[in-house]
Amino acid sequence: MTKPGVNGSSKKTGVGDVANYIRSKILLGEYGPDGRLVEDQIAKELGVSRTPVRQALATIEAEGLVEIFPNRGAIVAAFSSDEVWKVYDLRAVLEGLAARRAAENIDEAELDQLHSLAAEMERLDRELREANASPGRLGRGAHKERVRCLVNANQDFHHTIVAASRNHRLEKSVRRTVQIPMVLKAFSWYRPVERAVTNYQHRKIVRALESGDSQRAELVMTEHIYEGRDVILRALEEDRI
Amino acid sequence: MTKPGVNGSSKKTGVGDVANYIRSKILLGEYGPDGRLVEDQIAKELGVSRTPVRQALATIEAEGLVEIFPNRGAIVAAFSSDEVWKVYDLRAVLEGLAARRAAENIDEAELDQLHSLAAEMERLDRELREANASPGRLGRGAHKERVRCLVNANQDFHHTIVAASRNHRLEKSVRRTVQIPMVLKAFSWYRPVERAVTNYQHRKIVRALESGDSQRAELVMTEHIYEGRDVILRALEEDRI
DNA sequence: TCTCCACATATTGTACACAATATCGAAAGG
DNA sequence: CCTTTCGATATTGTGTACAATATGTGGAGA
Repeated sequence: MTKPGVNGSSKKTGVGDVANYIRSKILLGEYGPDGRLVEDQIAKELGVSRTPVRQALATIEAEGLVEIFPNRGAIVAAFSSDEVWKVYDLRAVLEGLAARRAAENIDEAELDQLHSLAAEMERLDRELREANASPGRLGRGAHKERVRCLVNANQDFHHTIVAASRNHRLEKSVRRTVQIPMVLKAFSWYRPVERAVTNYQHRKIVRALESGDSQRAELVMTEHIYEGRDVILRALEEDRI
Repeated sequence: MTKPGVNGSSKKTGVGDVANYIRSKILLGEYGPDGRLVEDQIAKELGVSRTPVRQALATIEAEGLVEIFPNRGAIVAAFSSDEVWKVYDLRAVLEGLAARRAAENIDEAELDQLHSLAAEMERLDRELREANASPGRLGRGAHKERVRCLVNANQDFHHTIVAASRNHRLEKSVRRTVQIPMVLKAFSWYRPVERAVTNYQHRKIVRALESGDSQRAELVMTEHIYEGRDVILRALEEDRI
C-alpha cells in the first residue's frame, strides 16, 4: 500500500533526492554561476554512486538549471542581464495565463490561502520597517530570516495561483522558468518601496481572482512580473548582485 | 578543434541519439499511448546498454513526453481531449510571445525562408487538391508523403518564427510544448478547408512580421494556434483519432 | 622567449552485475 | 466459485569497473 500512486513527478527514489539536493545547492548560490558540478564529488557528498547523480543532472539540464557539455560535464547556467530580461519576458506570459485561468477555476480554500499569504507578507513588511526604524533591536540574522520568510510566502502565493489554473503543463513550465532567477530573487526584497508595491499588486490580483475577472487578473499579474524584472535589472546594474 | 562549442543542448554523444530515437518512436505513434517503454528492449534495439537508455528516458520525462513511475518504468504520456485543450492554451501564449518578439528581431533571411515555406505549403495544398480532383492518378503513398512534407514545412515555419524571437528559453519551452500533440497533428492536414485556413493565416503572420507589427503578429499567431486546437479537438470527438 | 607536441591526470561515458521491487499466476482456504 | 496469499518471473535501481575524452604540465625546438 503506502499509496505510491499520486506521487506526480516527485519520485520517492534516490534520484529525486539527489536532484533536489543539487537544485537547492544551485539555488542557494553554492556552485555557481559557472561552477562546475563534478559527478564524483556530488556522489561522495551524498554517499551514493555516480549513476543516480548522472541521471539527476540529466533531468536538471532538461529543466534548464545547468548545461551539460559532452565529455566536459555540467556547469551552472549563467545569466546575463539580457537573459534575465528574456526569462522574465517568458515568465510574464506564463504567469499571465495562469492568472487568467485561475480566475475561472480558483476555489474558496485557495482564495483564503491567498488572503492569508498576502496578510503574512504585509506583516513581515511591517516588521521589517519597524526594525529598520529602531535599529539595533534586532540582529541581522532576524532580518535575513524575515526576508527568507518573505521569499517563501511570495513563492507560495504565486504557486497557489499557478496551481489554481488547473493546467499541469503550465505548472511545470512555470516551475522551470521561475526557479532560474531565484538566486537573484532575495535581493528584490531588501527595499521597503518594492515590498510595498508587491503587496499592493498582490492584493489587486486577489481581488481580480475573487471577482472572476480573468482579463484583469492576467493584466495585473503580467505587470507584476514586469515590475519584478525591473527591480532585478536595476539591482543588477546598480549594486552588482 | 572540430568546434564542439556551440552545440546547444543537442549532445553529440550516444545519449542524445538514444533520446532522439525514443522521441521519434513516440512521435511516430509506436509505443503508445500508454505503451510501456522497457529499458532493456530499447537498449537491445540500439545495441547499447541500459545506462544511456535510462538517462535518455530521464531527459524525455523532464520534457513531458513520458511519465516515469518508480520501480515501474516509463510509459508514454497519454492525452485526454481536456489535456490537449490545456496544451494548446499554453502553446498559444508561448508562440504568441514568440511572434511578438520575432516581429522586433527577425532578419531578411528568415523572412525569405518564411515566404518560401509558405509558398511550398501552398504548392503542396494545390497538389493535394488536384490529386483529389482526379483520383487514381496518384497512390495513397504519394498522398501520405505530401502530407508529411506539409507537416514538416509547417514545423519549420513555426520554428523559424520562434527562433527569430531570439529567446532561447522560449525556444526550449515551445519545443517541449509543441512536440506533445504531434502524434495527433498529421490529422489536421487531411481536409482542404483547414489547409486553406492555415496557409491564409501563415501569410497574414508573415505580413505582420515583415512590417514589424508585433501586436498584430501576436494576435494572429495566437488565433492561429487556437484554430489548430479546434481542428484537433473536432477530429478527436468526430473521427476518434 | 614563444610555440607546439607529448604525456600524465582528472573526469566523463558506457557496460555489466547484482540487489530491490513490482507483476503475474497458481494454489490454498473460505 | 470467489478471495487471498505465496512464489516465480520480469523489470527497474544502484554500484562498480573500465574505456574514451578533455585538461593541464613539462620539455624540445625554433
